[in-house]
Amino acid sequence: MPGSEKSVAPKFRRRADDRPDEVLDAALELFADQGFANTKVEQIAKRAGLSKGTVYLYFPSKQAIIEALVRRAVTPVAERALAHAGAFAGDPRNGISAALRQLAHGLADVRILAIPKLVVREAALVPELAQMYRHEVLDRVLPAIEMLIQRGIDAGYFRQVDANLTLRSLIGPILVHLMLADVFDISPPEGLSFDRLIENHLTILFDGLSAPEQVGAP
Amino acid sequence: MPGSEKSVAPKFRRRADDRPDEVLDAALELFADQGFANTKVEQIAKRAGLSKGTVYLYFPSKQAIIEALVRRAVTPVAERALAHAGAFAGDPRNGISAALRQLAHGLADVRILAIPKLVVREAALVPELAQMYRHEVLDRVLPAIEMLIQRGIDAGYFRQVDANLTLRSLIGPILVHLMLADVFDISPPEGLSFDRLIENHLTILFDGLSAPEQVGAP
DNA sequence: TGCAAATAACTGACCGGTCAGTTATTAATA
DNA sequence: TATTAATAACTGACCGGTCAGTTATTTGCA
Repeated sequence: MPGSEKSVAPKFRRRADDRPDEVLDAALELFADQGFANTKVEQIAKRAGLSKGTVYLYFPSKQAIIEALVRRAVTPVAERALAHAGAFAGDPRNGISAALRQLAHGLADVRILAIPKLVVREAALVPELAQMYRHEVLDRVLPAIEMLIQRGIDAGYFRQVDANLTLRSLIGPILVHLMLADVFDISPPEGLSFDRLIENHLTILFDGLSAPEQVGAP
Repeated sequence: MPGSEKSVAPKFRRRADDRPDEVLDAALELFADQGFANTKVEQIAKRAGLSKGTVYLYFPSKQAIIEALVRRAVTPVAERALAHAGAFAGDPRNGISAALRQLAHGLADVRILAIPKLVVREAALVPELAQMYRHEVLDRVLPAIEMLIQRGIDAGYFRQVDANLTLRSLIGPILVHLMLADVFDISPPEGLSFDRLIENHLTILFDGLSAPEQVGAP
């Protein structure tokens, strides 16, 4: 019989400091697979175990929810990424490999990937999202990687390429890999493995696609 | 005085075989910068010089518009792309370079780029879009490029890489380049030039990032 | 301790605006 | 005049946001 135990489920959870987070968690899942416009506030409320009105106790508007969502996810990213990037001395290939692997590893986590996906999808409608993501994530992470490349060039490890453009050659494949799989359901025959992608990519990146001199080219 | 000329602007344009196309043109522009959900049918109508009701003479629903839109844009792509890709014999580097340049050139055109952007944004909501785009474009273009790579490997021009994964290394940078510029307004200091990106990328792709043996590495 | 009074957390019915889709009517053409 | 193209007015569902009221929890006081 339900209710026969004592203190089964507290109806109210007082001093709800963590209510906002619960709302954001619920909203993230819904936004992620329905988009912002198609998610009703009442859905968010229900999934968070609340009523619609209560949501408005914590957030002034629906848009405020998505903004808070991104802000929460995005702020801690910066520190972590930067800390790692700076740590590598010597051959910058190691640093770049590590950075790439870490990036791929992070984005393999659905909960993390959901945020940039959301930002990209809703950027045109809510420019604040793109701005925030750029400021908090991209403007910190990208220059860090670019500096790694530049350092490699200056130290004579790399050829004289444009570091900023090379950055794109570096991270691009991860993006396509994700987009093909996620949006179009296209994976490599052997399955979607980031590790294999990264290793293959690093091979090409550092040593090129062309065969070493001896083999077969005329 | 407006209206003083004779037959200035015909109020009605009868027997409009090209009306559907005009509606699609209008819808594309609006969808592209407001998204599907935020575009009202009446906006589309107004931009096409029509009234809302007339739109429903040609399309049964709003969703039918976006589907027709993508279908129209997507169908002719296949032939063109395939024709070019098959044409290259000899060193497959030429074929790949050409394919990449052509791809980049095409996507530099805003009218063309608008379609995949739209598809990606609305894919979750209207899976038919993603399906159609995949079937008509990706499933034809990607294998063609992959075959180019595989041919290069078999003929001994390229090292023994995974062609399917390498495909991603190949086209990835174009995607990031576009996304950074378009969504986040991040361009290289010297300006968004696809040509420079492609040349830089091809350098790395074929010959690698690492410096040739002599220069500086210990 | 027991018992109000006070307040914090929460609810759900409701309002107003919006918008996809429909229909009654008018204009053009043959 | 008959037919078709086009319109403008209309409808009804839907949804973000509000608010008067309810329920749980805490506080003050005896």
